[in-house]
Amino acid sequence: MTGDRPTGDELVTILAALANPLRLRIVATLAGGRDYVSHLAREIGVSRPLLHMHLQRLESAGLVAGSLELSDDGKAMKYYEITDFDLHLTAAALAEAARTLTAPDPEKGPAPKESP
Amino acid sequence: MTGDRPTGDELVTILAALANPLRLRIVATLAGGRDYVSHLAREIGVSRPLLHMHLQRLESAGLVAGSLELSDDGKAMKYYEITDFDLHLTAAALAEAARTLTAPDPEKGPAPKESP
DNA sequence: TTCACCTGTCAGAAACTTCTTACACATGAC
DNA sequence: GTCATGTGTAAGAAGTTTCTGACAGGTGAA
Repeated sequence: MTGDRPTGDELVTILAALANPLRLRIVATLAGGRDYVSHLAREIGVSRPLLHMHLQRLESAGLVAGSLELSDDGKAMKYYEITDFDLHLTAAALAEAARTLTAPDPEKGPAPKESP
Repeated sequence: MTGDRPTGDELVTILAALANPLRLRIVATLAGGRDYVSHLAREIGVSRPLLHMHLQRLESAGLVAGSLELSDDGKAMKYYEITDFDLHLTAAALAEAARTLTAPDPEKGPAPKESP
């Protein structure tokens, strides 16, 4: 996990997921231990639907993982915890990742130069 | 540069700057050597005003640096190059950065401001 | 039943990002 | 002068992100 690099597209998704103050705080809070949605929402001071949205974004980037569990008194609780990611960002690493980007232009390939 | 960590707010700016396929390609291209705006625009296949906007975003995040120079034939050329950044993203590092986020909530929390 | 918890989703407003097109200016060469 | 090169900026459309408020369901306990 710690060693394999994401593709360019995955990297963009990951960086976009982290590029938000609230999501950074969610990650920071979960770094202190797993928690369930409603409690986490109170902890951070955010509405539950909003937190739900942000957790989805973090989860689809692979930065947190959720699991639905039953508490002792029978309630369904969705616990989230961080996955142990480890990204190293340097110009060289980004250049490497950029080579696997899909979506530069409609048509990519062997440099179609201008032909008027 | 390589050793000092950005504040939470700076980190968000940096991550947001990198969380875009086109900007990732700009960084990747500049990693191969410095270049001036018009040439870089042709290289990547993007309009110059668009590239200008993205370069501003990268520059204000501190990821690239631009300098206006005079070419041999007297034209003003704006050259951009990569600053050698080195970011290490782990849950612990993000938690650390999140402590210096300004803008936790509208109501609570002292928002330390920068000097004007 | 009613209450206090938990889960999820949807619609719409507001704000931001991205991109194009058009304009402004400069220089040197023809 | 005109042309080709370079610079920068501004207006507006189109799309995405962020957030609130309201809705749906579930459980166990009083």
